[in-house]
Amino acid sequence: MQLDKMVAYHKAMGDPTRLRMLMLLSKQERSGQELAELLHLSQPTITHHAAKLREAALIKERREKNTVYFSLDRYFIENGALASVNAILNRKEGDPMEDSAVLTKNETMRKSVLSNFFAKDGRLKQIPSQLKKKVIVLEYFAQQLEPGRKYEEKEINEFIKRYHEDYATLRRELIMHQFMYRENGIYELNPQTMWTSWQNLR
Amino acid sequence: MQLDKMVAYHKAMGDPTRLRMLMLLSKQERSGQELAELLHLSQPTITHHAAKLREAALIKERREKNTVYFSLDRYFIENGALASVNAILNRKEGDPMEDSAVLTKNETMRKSVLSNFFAKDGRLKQIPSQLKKKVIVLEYFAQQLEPGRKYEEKEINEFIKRYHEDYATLRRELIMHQFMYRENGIYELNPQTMWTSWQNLR
DNA sequence: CACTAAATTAGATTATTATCTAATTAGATT
DNA sequence: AATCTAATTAGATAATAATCTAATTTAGTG
Repeated sequence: MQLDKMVAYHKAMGDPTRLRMLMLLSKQERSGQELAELLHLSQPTITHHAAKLREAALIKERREKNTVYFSLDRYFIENGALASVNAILNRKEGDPMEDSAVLTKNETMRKSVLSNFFAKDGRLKQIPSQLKKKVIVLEYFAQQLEPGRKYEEKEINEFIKRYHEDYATLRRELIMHQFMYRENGIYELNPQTMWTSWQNLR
Repeated sequence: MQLDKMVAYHKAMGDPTRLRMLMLLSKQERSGQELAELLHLSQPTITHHAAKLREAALIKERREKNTVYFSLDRYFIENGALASVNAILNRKEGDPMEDSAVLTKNETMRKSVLSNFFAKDGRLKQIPSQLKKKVIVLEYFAQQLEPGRKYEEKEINEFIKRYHEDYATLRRELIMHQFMYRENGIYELNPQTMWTSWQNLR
């Protein structure tokens, strides 16, 4: 990671208001107004901080009518921290997937699948055909999504396209393996099954 | 971790000069003058930045004659990042040892030993008697020390006392298991054997 | 098209901070 | 005591950045 990216990451996090915003967003997505209210600040101030957080890629935004909803980009929050620590302690900078695994359950399998199927730039090289491996990849996607949030089909497609062009297949697989469920066009994470389906395969 | 500690941590890291200082220190300890020279800055500026880094506990200092040598506090650098990420993503804040394991080799054994033998406050509850476990603990200590740096016996004692009162035993064990070597009163990490001795026990 | 609700942009103010030079202190050595 | 070296403190300056109010823009709805 380059120095200025690291600086931007830590500057973004080095402010109490922005940290509070991130903590609020970790529970659920929020509109600008809600944040202003909860933090006792004006809307322009929220816009200001949101811009900093966006520059450091720590949040994502979606617009619904004229309301903008903010949510965390969990991957970049986690990865920024790890990449910085690695850069400073000059450890070998593993591929992104490898680094992102601050997972408490430490599955060799999981790590090797992720680092084999994802490229350095973070994209999925191919969809694994072996069931066990495919589920690991699907679970990885599910982890990037926000529990409790409702997604439009279009949003899901765009999310998946960040990783792989065949969004239709992957979207269907997410449903089939019960990482998500769909109700008249609206998608939502299925929190319970997220872990269990994977556990059963071990 | 409290909010203001998190802010201090990220503010300390959110400056290019300070990041450069940390990166320099990761290779070896440095005096204030050396840092000023290497970074093309005045000595007072270094003092200023050192103060910020010290407040966030990211560096340690030792005085020799009238020269002050700075070095990294690797533990707090790593732990600050992880504790912040955990606080934001509101994961369970595991005990410090558990958190500090951004290890690439993912040994269930290792993690469970560390989290069983270290208390929440980071201190060693007791010295494991079983060889395999003892070596894991010793390796953990060795990782906190700086490769290439020469330590006085007094310094080693003080370092160990942060974790456990019986510094004499632990210091002897570090030598016996070849994590460190001693040459007329001066202690130094033994970089080669650090990993290998542990590998052999698996 | 007029109106509304939310967000953003502009501009001003105030507080923080990075950096320097000059003065002082700390810790030896002669 | 006088001197030397490294570090710190004091004080000044210039750049950043947090926050506000007022004006503008965006995306609707009646």
